[in-house]
Amino acid sequence: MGIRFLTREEVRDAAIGSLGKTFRELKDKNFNYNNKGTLGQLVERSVFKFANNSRPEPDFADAGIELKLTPYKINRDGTLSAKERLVLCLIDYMNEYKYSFENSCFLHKNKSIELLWYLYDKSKNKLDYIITNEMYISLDDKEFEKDAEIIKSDWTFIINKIIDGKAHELSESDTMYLGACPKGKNSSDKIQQPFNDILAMRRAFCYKVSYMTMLVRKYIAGERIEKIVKKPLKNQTFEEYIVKTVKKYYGKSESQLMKKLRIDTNAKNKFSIIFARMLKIDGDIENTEEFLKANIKVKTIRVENDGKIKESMSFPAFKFEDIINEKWEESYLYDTFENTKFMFVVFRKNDRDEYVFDRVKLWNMPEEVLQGEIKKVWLKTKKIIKSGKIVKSIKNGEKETNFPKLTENKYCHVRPHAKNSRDTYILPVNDKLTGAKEYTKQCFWLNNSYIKSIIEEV
DNA sequence: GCATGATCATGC
DNA sequence: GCATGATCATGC
Repeated sequence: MGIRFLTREEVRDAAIGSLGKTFRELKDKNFNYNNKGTLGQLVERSVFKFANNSRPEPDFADAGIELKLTPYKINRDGTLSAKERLVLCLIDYMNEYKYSFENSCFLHKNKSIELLWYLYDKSKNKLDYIITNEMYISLDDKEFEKDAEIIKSDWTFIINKIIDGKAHELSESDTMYLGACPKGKNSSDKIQQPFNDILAMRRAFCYKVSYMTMLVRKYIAGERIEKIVKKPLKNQTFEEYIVKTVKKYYGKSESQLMKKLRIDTNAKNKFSIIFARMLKIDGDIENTEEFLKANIKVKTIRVENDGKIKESMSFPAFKFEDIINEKWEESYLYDTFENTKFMFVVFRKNDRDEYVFDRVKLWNMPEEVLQGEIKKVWLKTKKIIKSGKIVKSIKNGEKETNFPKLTENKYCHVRPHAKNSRDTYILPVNDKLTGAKEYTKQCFWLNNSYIKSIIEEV
């Protein structure tokens, strides 16, 4: 125990005093930092003179302020991103549901956060990282009023899942800004939940990495970014707000919409432009504040006369080497579905062969699908690459592979995704049948039939 | 008509 | 030149 700062001003003065300094410069001589402790502990001890704690009280109990330290990085293209999600506090499945949001443990500890940002740099010793920015995030402040509404609805969503006995089905992508992130040693580190005997993965409340990245871009890089929601949401969710706003365009054909919204383009992404314009956004819809903070990707889906969807949905091609070197929880595929929401913008073909705006739907992959069937497909793919048994047979010069096929799995499959068949990635193990050292780029695809079932859900 | 392999189009 | 989102082509 040391000095306890009493006021917001004193906390801020100490925080500002640390700006521009490295952790090495800040380190208290008497603090034995053995490189194992966290940088957060170093700052608590050396800048704020108190021992770290994991009590339910905020760090500065008198001022009601929680102290956090978090990294950001400079990307190859010069833009900035948060490096990590901000972990706030463990979710106490057995108790948190007993409270209202206003009285929740989450809010009690995290209503006001004094946030220190340091610049991460892979090439440096971590003691040489520099604290560059200070930020005060208070959900009571006008500045964070709209975020606070969304955070409240996120918290409510998580709590309702616990009350429904579905804590084991929580996923970080369930929510917009406030996530329930994995917080155990691994996915088998599980604990009790109140309304179901199935054990659930340990999870913590966090601000998602997309939310943190948006804070970096807005407050550190000073970017100007369009906002969709201009007035308080009141008791609507973000999705309800979107649906309410675009609903008046349901049933309109592509040409009607383009005329009404004064769009004149033949670009392939015209459906995406149409959707943005419905929400009164001029630029790229994925570059709006809300879509960035919640990491929402727009996918336009075209439904045929007979209700079927012609095409499955592709994702970036994977490197064969990456797959065999990654663990499931570290894989690109897991990360994509655990952390991305999708805004499906559905167009349906009518009798006159025109695509008519049908509906929008916000979706994220259910945790049990991700940890079940999707993981299976990924593991099978990994096994095939590792054993070099990629090509199954060659007929008329066309190769058939052993990769998981559309018909094999209800949710996803593996197929080529390349410029042409000569567009390849290196194989870590040569192909047994052909001796090939490289193979046509492939990716994971979501089955068209699965997409169909998603957009048919009410 | 569908599954699977193959490829196109756009933007950076 | 390549990554990414999207779509085509062929054989069963």
